[in-house]
Amino acid sequence: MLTDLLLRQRQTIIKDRLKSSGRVLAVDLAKEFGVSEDTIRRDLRDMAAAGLCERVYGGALPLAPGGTSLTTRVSESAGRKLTLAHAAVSTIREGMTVFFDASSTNVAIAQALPDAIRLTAVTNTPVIAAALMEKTGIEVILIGGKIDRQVGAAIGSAAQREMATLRPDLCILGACGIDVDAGITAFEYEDAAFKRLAVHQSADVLVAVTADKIGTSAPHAVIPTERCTTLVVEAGTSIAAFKNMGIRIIIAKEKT
Amino acid sequence: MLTDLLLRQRQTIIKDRLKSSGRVLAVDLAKEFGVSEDTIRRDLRDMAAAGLCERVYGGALPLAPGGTSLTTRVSESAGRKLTLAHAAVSTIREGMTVFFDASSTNVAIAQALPDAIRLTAVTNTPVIAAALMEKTGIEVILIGGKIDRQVGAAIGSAAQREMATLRPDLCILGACGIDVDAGITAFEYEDAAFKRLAVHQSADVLVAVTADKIGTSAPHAVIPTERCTTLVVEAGTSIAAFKNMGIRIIIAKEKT
DNA sequence: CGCATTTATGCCGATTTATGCACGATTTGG
DNA sequence: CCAAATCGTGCATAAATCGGCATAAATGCG
Repeated sequence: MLTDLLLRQRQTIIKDRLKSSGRVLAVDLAKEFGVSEDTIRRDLRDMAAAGLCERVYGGALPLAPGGTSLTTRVSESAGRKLTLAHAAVSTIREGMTVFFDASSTNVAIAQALPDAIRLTAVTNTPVIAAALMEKTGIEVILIGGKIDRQVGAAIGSAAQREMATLRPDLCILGACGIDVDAGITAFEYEDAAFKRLAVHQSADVLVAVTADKIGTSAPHAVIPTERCTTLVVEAGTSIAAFKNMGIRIIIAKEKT
Repeated sequence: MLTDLLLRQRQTIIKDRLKSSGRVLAVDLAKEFGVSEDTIRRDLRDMAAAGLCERVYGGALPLAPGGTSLTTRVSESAGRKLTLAHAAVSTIREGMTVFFDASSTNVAIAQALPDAIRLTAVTNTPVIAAALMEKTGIEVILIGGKIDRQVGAAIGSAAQREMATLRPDLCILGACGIDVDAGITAFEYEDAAFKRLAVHQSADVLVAVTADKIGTSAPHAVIPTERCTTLVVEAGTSIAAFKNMGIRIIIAKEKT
């Protein structure tokens, strides 16, 4: 497909403008290029879809370089993650050993655990460890190593060495994307490698994802979807593609 | 009507303001951004719902991540710890490898580090690791192991094995008590053992304590006071007893 | 070349969003 | 216990967004 020259020029200039000014307004851009605001909005929509900027009311903002940090992601769509978290928690039984992978949804799950539940929790993510320490009945095992700032967890060789000595009953896996064909995917190579190991060591695998992850895929494959034991999704999500795969699917319903 | 600041930018600025000032007032923000107080209140309400701050009458306060027993201690006499923290930070130079021991004062020190400082940080404390991850220039090494809920950090044999492989330039040690005779002491046996190892591995040792710790002692000895390289205390503390021991003493003065 | 198809764009109407204002309820400080 | 400050809610408005449709130019193909 050939892209129109003017369009490409516009988007390139918008990209520069975003970097230098830190923000762009649809009105200004429309005036500057002599096109309608609708056109600009379409540009911004495309660029946002391509991961080049973040749309906001009135214009767009540059995307935090290299994706957003874990603590930032935690606060995004917190309500929906809480819904998922409660559903996921209901599948956890006393006495289990559970591995918590690095993921903003998993932070919510850790926080949503009942205070007195007795279990052994393993994690490579400081933020999750801090949340788990709150609960009086949980024995927390921390996996150390060099921390990857993107992922927000220890995922290098040292961490893998420690992970290899553990055999959790359940791996609560974070996913950057989940797709019938591509399976579960991650943004970073090393992260994918660690996740693969965590899954390999665990008896069961649970994945909880918000609707926007479904049907998308990130660059690095983790595991095929069938390897999941349980899939937790929001109510109203189209999950027809995942039926009849032998996966237990839990639909989390928002509660008032 | 002229589209002024975009909502998102406002909230981002408010977030920064919360981190640096420790609190924000709705009236001030309204004036500063040129919007009504209602709008600010709505912003704060959203941010509180997203877990980014805690609403209080007249404005909002920053929310400590989690709220563990350790973070509870963090919020106690937060102002004085911040004073100590700034003084302690001034002794840290670029390129160093620094170990952060488990301690509420050390959480404050980690948070007070300049955003772009380039150094390698080692810690066995998830809460501190989470704080360090926010700083762009820091390489964070996490020490894993079974977490002691009292202490809020990994201090067992596995953690000690990892600690033994590191040789930090500086150990920022937390103290439950400091006394001329008893030296530095801790409440827990295992904690004292780990602290001893951390000190042994490090070239220099820095201790920052609030006034209430001085002259008191806890059950388990860590190190004699002379082993400290630097001691950071609040202004107005009686530190006569520690003079002439060859220790560098820094008196932290409150700043406006 | 002629014609179907795609693509970029503009325009219109319906909907959503951000914001301000008014009013009654609630909290705070003395 | 009162006055002042602050809060929450409902309503109004203007701006921004989205989706569909039309147009015109560019493109592809026989």
